[in-house]
Amino acid sequence: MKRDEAYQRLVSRDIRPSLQRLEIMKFLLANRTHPTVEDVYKGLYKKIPTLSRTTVYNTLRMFYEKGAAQMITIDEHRVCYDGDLHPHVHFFCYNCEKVYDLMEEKAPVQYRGDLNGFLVKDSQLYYRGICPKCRAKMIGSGNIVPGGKKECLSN
Amino acid sequence: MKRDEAYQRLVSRDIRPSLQRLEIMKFLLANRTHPTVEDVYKGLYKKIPTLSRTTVYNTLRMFYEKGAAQMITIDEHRVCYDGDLHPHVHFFCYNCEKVYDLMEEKAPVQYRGDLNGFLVKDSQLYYRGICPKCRAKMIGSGNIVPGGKKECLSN
DNA sequence: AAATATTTTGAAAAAATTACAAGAATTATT
DNA sequence: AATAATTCTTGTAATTTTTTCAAAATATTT
Repeated sequence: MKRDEAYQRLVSRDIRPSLQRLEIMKFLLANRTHPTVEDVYKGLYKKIPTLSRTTVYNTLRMFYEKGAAQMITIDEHRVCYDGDLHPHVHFFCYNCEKVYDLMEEKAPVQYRGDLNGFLVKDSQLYYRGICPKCRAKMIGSGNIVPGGKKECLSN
Repeated sequence: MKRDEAYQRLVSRDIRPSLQRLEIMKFLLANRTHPTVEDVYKGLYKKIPTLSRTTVYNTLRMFYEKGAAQMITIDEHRVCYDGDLHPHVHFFCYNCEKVYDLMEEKAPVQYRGDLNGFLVKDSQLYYRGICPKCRAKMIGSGNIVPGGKKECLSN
């Protein structure tokens, strides 16, 4: 059953499966949209009204530290997380500020271990630009440029 | 001569070479240590006492947008910039929070252009972990873990 | 030199993240 | 089962980074 996937993900990494941690992991596994702390918080506080933002911060970061989630720093404004542990390329759209998976692209093998004295814990390959949806909406509107928050079109 | 490198970098990208922009670019070319906005500001305001932090923010971002610098979002706390335009791998040390170049590693070709409908403007490959210096200092101290700000050893 | 456009500045605000101490829950010990 | 010890969660306050914005300064064009 589905709940066990989250449970397994936690206990296999020596993370005690508290209610909050389980729900946060379940959210991560159910929402493959690279949610931010805020996304997770908003998505969960109807179900767990006592949930604290601090818990979400601490828990997501801890998931990353224990290898239970990927941490994505492609967006200069906020960190987001990914429950998908397979190495894959991420794409950040300047316009809608969403993070996409580029599954077709081959990610470099997730490197781990010693590399010329550097102890590598994880790796990430990022592409940045404009996503197909925004490109379509943008035709003729000019300004295809990073950081164009002002001209940001709704998705 | 040296000053012309900065000048050329700007004008070749249609960036008007104002005093501030030239100095910021010169700083970037002289300091290959992936400086943050704060680093650039502190490094320059002795020389240009009227310099504003806002100018540094705007200018560095604009350098990136115009392709005159690389923007590095490997550190979840702050953006840093790189005057080196050649594709290369960056390494972030959790402990000293410095960004290193891994020149030995082959970076994926800096992808640009259309990719399945995604318009790619730039790409970055990041490794995260513990740098050689910190590893050496850390022997026996345990806790080799991301985000360990508290145990951060000086470099 | 006057008019126009572009840059820079600085103060204030916004947004994301962290620190921390107290309370709640869980686990271990007696 | 009761108590003690540990771990986890919460919420407020503080910190840090980044952005906004309008005025002042500088440069460019007429």
